[in-house]
Amino acid sequence: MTAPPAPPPADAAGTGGSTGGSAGMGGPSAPRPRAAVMEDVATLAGVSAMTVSRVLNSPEKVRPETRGRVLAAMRELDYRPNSAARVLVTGRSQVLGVVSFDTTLYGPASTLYGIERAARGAEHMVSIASVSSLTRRSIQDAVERLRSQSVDGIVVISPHRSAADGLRGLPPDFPAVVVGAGDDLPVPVAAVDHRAGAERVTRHLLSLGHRTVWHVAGPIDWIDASERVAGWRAALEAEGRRVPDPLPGDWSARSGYEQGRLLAADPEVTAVFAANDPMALGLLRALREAGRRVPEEVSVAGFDDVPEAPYFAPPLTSVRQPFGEVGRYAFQLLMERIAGAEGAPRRTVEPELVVRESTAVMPAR
Amino acid sequence: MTAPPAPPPADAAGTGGSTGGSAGMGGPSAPRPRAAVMEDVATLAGVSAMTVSRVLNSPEKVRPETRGRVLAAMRELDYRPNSAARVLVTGRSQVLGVVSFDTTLYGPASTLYGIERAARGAEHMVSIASVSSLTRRSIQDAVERLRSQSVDGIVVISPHRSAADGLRGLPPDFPAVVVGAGDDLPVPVAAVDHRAGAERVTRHLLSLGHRTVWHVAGPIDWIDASERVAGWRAALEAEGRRVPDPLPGDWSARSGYEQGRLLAADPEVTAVFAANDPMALGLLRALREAGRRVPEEVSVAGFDDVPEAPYFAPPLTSVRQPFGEVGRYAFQLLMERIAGAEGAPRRTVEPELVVRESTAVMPAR
DNA sequence: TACACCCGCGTTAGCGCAAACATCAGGCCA
DNA sequence: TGGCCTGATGTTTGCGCTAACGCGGGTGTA
Repeated sequence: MTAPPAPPPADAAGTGGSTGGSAGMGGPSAPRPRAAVMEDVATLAGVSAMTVSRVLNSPEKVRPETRGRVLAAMRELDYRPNSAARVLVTGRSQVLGVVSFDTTLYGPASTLYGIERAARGAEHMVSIASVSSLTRRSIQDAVERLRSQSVDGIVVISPHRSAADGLRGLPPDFPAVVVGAGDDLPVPVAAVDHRAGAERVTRHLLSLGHRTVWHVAGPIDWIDASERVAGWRAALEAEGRRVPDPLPGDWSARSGYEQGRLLAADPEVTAVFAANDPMALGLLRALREAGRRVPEEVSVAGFDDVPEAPYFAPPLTSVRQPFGEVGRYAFQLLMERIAGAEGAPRRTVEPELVVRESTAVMPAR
Repeated sequence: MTAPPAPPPADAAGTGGSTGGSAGMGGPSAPRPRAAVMEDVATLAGVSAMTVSRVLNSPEKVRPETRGRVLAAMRELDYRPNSAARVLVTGRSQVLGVVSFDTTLYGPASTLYGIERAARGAEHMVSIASVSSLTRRSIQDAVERLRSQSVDGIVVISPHRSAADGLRGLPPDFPAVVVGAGDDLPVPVAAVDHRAGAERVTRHLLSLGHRTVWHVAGPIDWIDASERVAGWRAALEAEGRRVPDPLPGDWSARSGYEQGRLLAADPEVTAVFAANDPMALGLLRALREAGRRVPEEVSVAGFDDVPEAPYFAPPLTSVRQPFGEVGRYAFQLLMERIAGAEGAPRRTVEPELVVRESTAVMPAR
């Protein structure tokens, strides 16, 4: 407001360039000596800015001695490249976006973790955009937010039908991959073979003598859920067994518990396959409360093999999903896509049946 | 300066500006009409680029009619602002970094989710940098990676002593907040009051008549773990009870199981407080295997209140942590810090004891 | 009518970096 | 000796955007 006491502000603000780090002419309150930029490093090292840039991007093109001087100058000034400027000129941000539903769930969280680890190894960062509802609209929003941050590509983890629709709005050459979605999409897919896993666990139960296997499914609009239903059904039909109606769940232990109360009341039920471990946990509790012993009277199996599964009561037979691998695959596919690869390959990994104590031979009548 | 050697290579490459979207003069292979930039929008709307910028950043300074034309032009060209250019000139990226240990664990994952939701509401994005080991070095690396991406600020979730050290390298004015760390740091902290939670659950067990309470702790170098130990100890000492040595765990169900086998062998043990729910689950299994009934013979309580806790066998008494709220607080603190707030406030939220069936009165001898 | 003022918009000047070209020295071969 | 390549470095330019200021015309006040 008042007249600035400084007589001639001079060109302290500098015409840019070579002012160097020495900002203070004894100014009364100029505490922060603004971060060093490439030009500062160049000046200190006695080279041009372009050489500094080369040291960063293609060191082999700079004579070792010069390179050494530049690196020393960088260290001295604590220089850190400005990524925004780099992105502006190269068009590449080295940042990937991940769209996911609830990153609190074990599956998505593990996949995200796998992606992040793979990305870290390749000098990329990961930005997240979670969606609170699985609608085409919210997925599109999330994709949009990531795009506006100029990510180089996007991984969509929500293994949900809406994910597909949400991606249709993307320009066809925008790099995107999906984790776990169906194959009706023009983008690469990294997925666990849910169908094979479900078949495997169902066959395991049948091999123990059970006449058929009941199924507590995930939400039908989740692709994982419907594929697990398909695998379970296929295994039953291959053996000519009765296929009970699958009971709908929502992945939560609570829904497993609620369906479990119904199943517990039916003496026909001797084997149940839950589409994930929390629902299996709910099932176990419902059966226990109803006085039906597991595995003596009823066998229960889950899917995911969460780290806690061995400590359930009883320890849970489950299907282990190699989430880390899926994340790695997703990352690889995305990088190939960014590098210009065409087509929509599908990379599948096999889950593994882990037999524990919650499944046993069919009780004699 | 020098005469450009090129005769006139035409202006196919464009002198920038007003070429508009119509890139093709019938070129043989020009499929993609490069994304629209501000100038294109300006031309189409018949205004200057600056006005377009204003429509984006301070719409109230543009006459509604003009604004309408500009918005229409944006829509027509599917214009999306280039964030890199904006960041370059403003110095603000609207991106926050989150450093976390294992985003697969329920606590960190939930906190991250809370932060992300809060950030989304404020038009910010979140980038993650997970660390695979909790050393000063790896934390510094993670912070460095985020900084090089020009995030506006950083939230460190690893509630670990090393997090503190990892932050000391930061320039003092770089916005950072910590979730859950001790108060010996010059940065704001958002935290659950672990000590109060542990006291509460311990008092609950004492009030049921137990002479004392055993404790399976988390890794001692985790701040959460040591605060829970402190709360448990304080509650026992306040009542003049014997304070058994805490048993070290590593948060995993397995470690809970292993300590549980030791505890189960000691008939003195009638009440155990585990520092998190997975360890409590392991405990439950160990006690069950040893034939000690819960809660009739031994009471067990956990911490976290994971969604599955009500379905354990038996349903677990636990301490619910309001992770979402912590995430929100962390975000708020960070935004205040970015806005220039000084000091290192500490915002604490109270956890809540949830009593279920795993705790009961001390058995009569 | 005169002057100050504000509103709405345009102009100019970079932000920090790398692509594309320019330059320059030295070595090689004829 | 000259021409030409090769390797190391410098110069110019512009990526897309916004801060800062400039400018014209309308409104308010005297």
